[in-house]
Amino acid sequence: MADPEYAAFRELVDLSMEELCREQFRDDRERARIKNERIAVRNLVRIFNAALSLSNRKGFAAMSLRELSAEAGLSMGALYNYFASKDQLLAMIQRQGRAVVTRVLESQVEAETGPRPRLRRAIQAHLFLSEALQPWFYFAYMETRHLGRDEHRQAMAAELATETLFVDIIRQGQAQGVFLPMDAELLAGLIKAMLQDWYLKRWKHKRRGVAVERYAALVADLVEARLLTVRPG
Amino acid sequence: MADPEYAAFRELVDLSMEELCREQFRDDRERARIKNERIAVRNLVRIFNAALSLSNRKGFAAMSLRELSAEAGLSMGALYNYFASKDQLLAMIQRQGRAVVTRVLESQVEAETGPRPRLRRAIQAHLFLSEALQPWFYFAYMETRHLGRDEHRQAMAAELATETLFVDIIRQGQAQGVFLPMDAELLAGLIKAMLQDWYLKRWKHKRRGVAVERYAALVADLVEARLLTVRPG
DNA sequence: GTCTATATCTGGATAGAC
DNA sequence: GTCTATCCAGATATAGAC
Repeated sequence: MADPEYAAFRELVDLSMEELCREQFRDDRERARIKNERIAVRNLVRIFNAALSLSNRKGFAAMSLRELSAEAGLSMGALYNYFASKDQLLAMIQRQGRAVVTRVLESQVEAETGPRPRLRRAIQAHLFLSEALQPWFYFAYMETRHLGRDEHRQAMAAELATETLFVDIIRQGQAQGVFLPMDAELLAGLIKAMLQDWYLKRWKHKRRGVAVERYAALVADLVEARLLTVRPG
Repeated sequence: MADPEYAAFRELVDLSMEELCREQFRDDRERARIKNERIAVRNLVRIFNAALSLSNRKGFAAMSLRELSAEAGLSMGALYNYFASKDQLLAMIQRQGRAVVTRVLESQVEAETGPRPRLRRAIQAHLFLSEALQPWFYFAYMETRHLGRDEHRQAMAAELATETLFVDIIRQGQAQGVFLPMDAELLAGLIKAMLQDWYLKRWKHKRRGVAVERYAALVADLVEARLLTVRPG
């Protein structure tokens, strides 16, 4: 369990879009205009999937609600039972994904104790998660700037929270004398950048035939080389 | 000259938008509807700057040509003397920037010989360049997917070309026994990811008060730790 | 070279039948 | 709950005066 494969991870946490949409439905059941959960969830799944697919091809702004209605298999009128405006749809998707990501990441890190396994686990969990929810991660990254002021703030806060997770692990390791001293905040930033590249530049990694497990090991090794300065071999 | 400051670099290569626009004008002087260079360049500068500024706030798709005309200080009609369609404007900006970036990067790397200084110089040059042309780099990254098929191909090719620059340096160092063996392509990819973060997540670095020189040193140190496994201090 | 005015279309959003 | 039909604001692009 110290180094779970991606397949195992994917079963561990239920990451289906359906689960994500069911949460969305339950979160504001009162305000929702559709009362039947089965129907509401089924349609939310269609809408979210269609929105992610179209947006990731052409951008959220360029996606028309007519296209969305066609891809989701619902009429324009029906769509508006699930969100009040295009902007609200954007915010809904962002918020719901963030909740899932935060929850899973934190639980994964807690599963380890020592600084070294914790760091590796955090890196791996982030990559596995972004692999399982790739369309959402890409969407969240590219469309953050189109959020309203408040939602935008929350997105930045979430990004910083993720980094803090890494910062804490690094500082813990430094306090214990396991890791060498260096600016933990900056290193965490670099780690985040490498993790983001995994879902932002998918075509490149696919083209090179790099699997997610290998990428995880690569990043972890690079970071450990700096923090431990082990000699290879 | 081994480790030039950003200020020096900025003087070294002329990176003004004006220079970039003058090239644009000369490149298709025949087809251009405006014949007077002074006027054409002045207006191209206004248009490009306005387009970058607006696009980077709200996205190219969400930027209307009315806004562009207001920000650039030209009427809608006048705009269409400088490009044939909104899509073409997008392609123009992308292409012109790419040309400048490629040229500068390659000349910078050639200025050094040994693998270690070369690697450091390449990292630094990329960061300095993206600092000097920050709006363009951000724009190029975020809007690549909105390009037509051919232009999109060229953008990906340019990205790979930049990485090849790093790959070659790493392989050179490995061949000389200066760098430890490892997959050069993958490491180059990680380097690129860290370099991109500099202009993609500007708010974060600003907030932390990290200057470009410091960031360059940080990335270079991390990479060297892996390739050299030097002991600090 | 630049402007104003306008043709033409497509977008988000809603009303009301079923 | 879902659909069709429609409103109208705002988009790109162009024509023609100056």
